[in-house]
Amino acid sequence: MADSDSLTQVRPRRIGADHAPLRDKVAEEIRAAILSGQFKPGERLVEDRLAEEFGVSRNPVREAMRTLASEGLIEVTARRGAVVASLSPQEAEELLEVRATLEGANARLAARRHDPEVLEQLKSVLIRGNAAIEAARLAELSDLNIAFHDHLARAGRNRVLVDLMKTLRDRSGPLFQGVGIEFARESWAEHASILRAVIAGDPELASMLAYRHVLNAGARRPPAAAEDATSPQE
Amino acid sequence: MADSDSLTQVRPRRIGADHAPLRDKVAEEIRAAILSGQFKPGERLVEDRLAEEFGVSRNPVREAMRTLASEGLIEVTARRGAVVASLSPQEAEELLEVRATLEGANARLAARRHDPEVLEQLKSVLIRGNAAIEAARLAELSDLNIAFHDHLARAGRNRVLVDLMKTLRDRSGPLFQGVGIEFARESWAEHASILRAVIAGDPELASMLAYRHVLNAGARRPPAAAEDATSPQE
DNA sequence: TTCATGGACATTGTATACAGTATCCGTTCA
DNA sequence: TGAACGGATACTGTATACAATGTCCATGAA
Repeated sequence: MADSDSLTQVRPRRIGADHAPLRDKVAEEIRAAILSGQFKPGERLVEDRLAEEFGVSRNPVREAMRTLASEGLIEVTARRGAVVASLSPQEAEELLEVRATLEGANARLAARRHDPEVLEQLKSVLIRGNAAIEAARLAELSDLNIAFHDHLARAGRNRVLVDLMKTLRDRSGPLFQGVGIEFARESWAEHASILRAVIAGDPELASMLAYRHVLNAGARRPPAAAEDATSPQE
Repeated sequence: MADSDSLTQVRPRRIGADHAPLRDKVAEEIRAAILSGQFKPGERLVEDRLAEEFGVSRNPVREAMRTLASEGLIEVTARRGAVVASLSPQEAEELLEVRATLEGANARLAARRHDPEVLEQLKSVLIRGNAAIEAARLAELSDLNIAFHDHLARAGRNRVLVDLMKTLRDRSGPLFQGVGIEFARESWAEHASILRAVIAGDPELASMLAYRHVLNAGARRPPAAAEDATSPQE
């Protein structure tokens, strides 16, 4: 594919460097499809179909699946293929506990490091979030929520922690989905508290607040509805 | 390979089911080789060579590498291949912090759950460990150390946490390598304290002790010696 | 009717082949 | 001497082919 005009367009043969291997793009696409809910929990992931859909051979697809399996986004059974992982209530609770712990640890670190620049950015995000709530712009708030957590993660300056939190967040499923404005308000207020504790340089308080923030957010969501899609999907 | 007597030995064609896919065996072997130090940090992992060594084609090897990359045991650069991951001092410290946090969280859970059966097992391991120390049987103590952490992990009853701790422990490199008896004694004494706190049902104390136990163990080791094997290996 | 049998079909597992890109090294020219 | 060029070589990326296994359904006997 994409060799349509390889004769007319000469172009100095731009040496590789920029195109990522197909396996990575494929992994990215499948991941996005799972996170967006386009691929539903329990749904089978058939290599041939995915390969055709993405216009590649099965090899990059298979490699992408190993990555996704390690991330916990899909479940692979030998010789029987892969399905989109579905969270049991048990596992959802376990995940939440771990995520809360890690977010807490990160907030603790952030409070200790106390990087003024990052704190300014966090303040800015917080203010914009307040405005978004007043105007009931929930979509924007969702972006700002991600921004807040990203900045806070950076403030902790622990890359291992950041990567782990990201993976676990993905596994936890869609974060903000049809939650009401009152939820958004509460959740955002918690952000403010966390930031205050970080700015005040109180690691234990910041940690505790971040921990509870995650648990609260989890509790406010419907109980994950571990709806196995054992019945046909299309 | 292994087709030596495929004509004499008839055998009812034992239906698959028991042999795991080659990719999994290969992943296991490479992982073991890395953890045992047989493959050293910075060493290149060439697909062809590994394939030949294991007597398989490159495909299973490549898939195994995706898994190992997700686990952080190898580092893959597009179009330039994979090398055994080498910990920078920075990353080693980050890992230690996260591991300590998770072990702490697990100890907290264990103290809350308070499962008498598991606690009995832990006590038993502890006692055997004491005996091993008295007799200066360090090899046995190493096994007992693993057993202690495994039982404790089980006591927390959080599978997500357990898996994560295992992965991070692997990434941290060889645990007990040429540490002296005095280290073993200190470390084992810390186990006793942790277990006491768990049995006493004191989650916060147990958490704190487990957290410090990991940091201490890390501090007592040589600073990870991030020796890149940029020079030829064989 | 119900359960076992068997074979067609769908899908995963593995090997092989080839294409594309990096790397190394000798050559040439300034 | 040293730096640019160019080609051989080693390796990764991707596609295709085939083997092995699981799944499903039709068939037939109890």
